[in-house]
Amino acid sequence: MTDTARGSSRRYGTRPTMKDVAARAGVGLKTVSRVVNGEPGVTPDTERRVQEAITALGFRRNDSARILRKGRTASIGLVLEDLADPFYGPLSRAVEEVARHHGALLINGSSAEDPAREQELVLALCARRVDGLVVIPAGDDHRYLAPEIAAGVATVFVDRPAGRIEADTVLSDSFGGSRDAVAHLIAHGHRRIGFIGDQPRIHTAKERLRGYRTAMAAAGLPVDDAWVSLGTTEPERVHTAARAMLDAPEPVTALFAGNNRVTVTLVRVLRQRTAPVALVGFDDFELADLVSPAVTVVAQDAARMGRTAAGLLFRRLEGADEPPRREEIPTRLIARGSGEIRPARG
Amino acid sequence: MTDTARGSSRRYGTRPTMKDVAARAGVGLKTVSRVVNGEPGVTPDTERRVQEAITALGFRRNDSARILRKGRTASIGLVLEDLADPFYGPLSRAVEEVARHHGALLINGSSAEDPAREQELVLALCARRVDGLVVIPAGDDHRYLAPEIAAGVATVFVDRPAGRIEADTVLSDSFGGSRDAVAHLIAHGHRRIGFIGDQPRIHTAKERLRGYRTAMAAAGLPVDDAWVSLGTTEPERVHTAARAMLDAPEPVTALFAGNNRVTVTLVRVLRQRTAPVALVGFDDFELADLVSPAVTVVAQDAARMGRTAAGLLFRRLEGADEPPRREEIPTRLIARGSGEIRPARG
DNA sequence: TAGCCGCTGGACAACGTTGTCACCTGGGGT
DNA sequence: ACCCCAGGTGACAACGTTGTCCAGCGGCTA
Repeated sequence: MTDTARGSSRRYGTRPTMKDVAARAGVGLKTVSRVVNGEPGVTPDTERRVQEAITALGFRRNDSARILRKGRTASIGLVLEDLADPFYGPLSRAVEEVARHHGALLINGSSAEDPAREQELVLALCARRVDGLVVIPAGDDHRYLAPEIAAGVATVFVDRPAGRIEADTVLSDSFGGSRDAVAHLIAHGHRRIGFIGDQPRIHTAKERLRGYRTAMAAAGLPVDDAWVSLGTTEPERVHTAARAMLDAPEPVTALFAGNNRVTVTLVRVLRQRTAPVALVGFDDFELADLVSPAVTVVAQDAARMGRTAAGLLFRRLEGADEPPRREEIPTRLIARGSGEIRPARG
Repeated sequence: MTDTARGSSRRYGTRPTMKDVAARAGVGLKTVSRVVNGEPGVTPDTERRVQEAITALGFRRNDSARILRKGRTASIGLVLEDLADPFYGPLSRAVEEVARHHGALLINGSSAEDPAREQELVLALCARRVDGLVVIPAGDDHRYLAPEIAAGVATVFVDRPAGRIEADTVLSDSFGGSRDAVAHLIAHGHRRIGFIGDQPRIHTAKERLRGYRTAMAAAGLPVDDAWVSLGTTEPERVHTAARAMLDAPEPVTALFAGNNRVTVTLVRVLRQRTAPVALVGFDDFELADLVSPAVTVVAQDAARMGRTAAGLLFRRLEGADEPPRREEIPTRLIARGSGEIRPARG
């Protein structure tokens, strides 16, 4: 009798199942299931025998089979733009933490700001039958998600609203934050203020631009077209845009950066110039207080956004049957100095 | 006849299966499977009928069932310390990118530097039957993983070695990097150099201390016990440790920081002091070049570590049957200025 | 002593998919 | 006219688990 022919031994790469455990413990299959799940109705003696068999065989319940049988996967998906971006680390971590409290695992993926990839990822997660999804949208049409949501996949959008679909959403107050930021610059005497932001198809970019325009209008200031530049956040582009504004015949005396990547690039640009230029950035970043001058920012609370989103998600999973909610997380202006620089001339 | 009684309609929360698609298209179950998987042997006409049924019902293959049947999950697990830490973002992203190229999803979790939580997470991932694991260990005993590895779960440890178990490992050259960093300080005239590092149970902390001691010894310099402080990376503790070294009768004239959180805290401490103190940090961080003086660091390539680890993992999954490998990723000293500060006196 | 109850344990089906195998149909060769 | 072959198609079992339901057994009461 060969080794592989014996019932109790397993080939390399195969794992013991409840059946094996049952055979070894000399009990029925269902009894093993009861022990594994801590269900009542098993004598202490039987339980001990089963436990021994489990340990001896190195049995571990196959969750795939369990999931198939039970219908719930106890996992949620998170689709964001880029895990390497410092804004998403804390957000992701916060979502994970809430998931952990609900006994769920987190599967995540980066869309790299590509709508096709976002959809591919989301659908792959749905095929895995995640119980819910937290999505930071890259695209602006999420109708492809409708059948999934109808089928019961709880879905929450974060940072940007869903496109052409109704769903729970958690945003930060891009408009208000931007308006405050620009008002701050105006209060310090600036009249010509530039705005360098993300691509206009991104919702937050549009909102921040709207905040900028609103603040300018409220102060009765005109906005020159040359003071607004939207596009990718690549340093190259930001650099070029900034130079155009700063080297114009009537240069801007202050800059408002639409997100933290832009802000950082602008810090690098400005430190190479002699004339002091004021700067306020949207979104805080780790060492904003250590560069000089320390950078004034509109801080978003990424962790809170993640927590809120995950909270909404699990409320849905627990059966909450309310219309889609939209939560807005307030921003906070942190004045550190770079926004207080006064314009060179009046 | 009620709506729910009709075969083709589904209750809210249930999803159509291949059986439903087959019934609607008037074909057999297996034919649907063939279409879904792009297997050959289906007439164009049949395929079209099936595709229509799929679209009409909003069918999406249930990967849980597929996984159960096929044995492979096309997902890998990543257990790290804290996703919110800037060191792990790029690492995680790199792992994800490689996984994506192999058609696998990434499930990840944070251990919060707690060995029990690490184990819990790893075993949960094994229960999900991930094909492989990338682990940044928090604990120092991984024998609990032996049955899993024997069962075929490819496992790679990153940043720190596995405890009491043989496995593929990707480390960065903590020892060499630290030795070079301290040599750099010595070359700039420092004789009393402090080292503030992470908790001594963490492998990299020990290695970096060893590098420090080796460099000091190589230069024939004594090391005072008061110049070495290992512990948590909380700002409080680092602050206290730094003050003790800087306010001693014979103060250190330079500091070597054991990781990026320590470095950042030390930058904050040092800028409050008048006497210039040299600083070199282990691990680069985003704005190291923007603070003044710009911070000299030993840079680790987190993305490369992630790529290497994932590469090893998938090589194993493709059947490579070699003894465990240990890859060491070199570090790079980036001199930016803070290491070139000369000691106040001789 | 018969009948009943409560408790433990097991047989069996089902979850949705894929692999195996056999069936059917039509066409071409003898 | 017969047979064979190939390609298209479907029936069925299996993956490992959990839910349902029933059987056996011991102790209790009438």
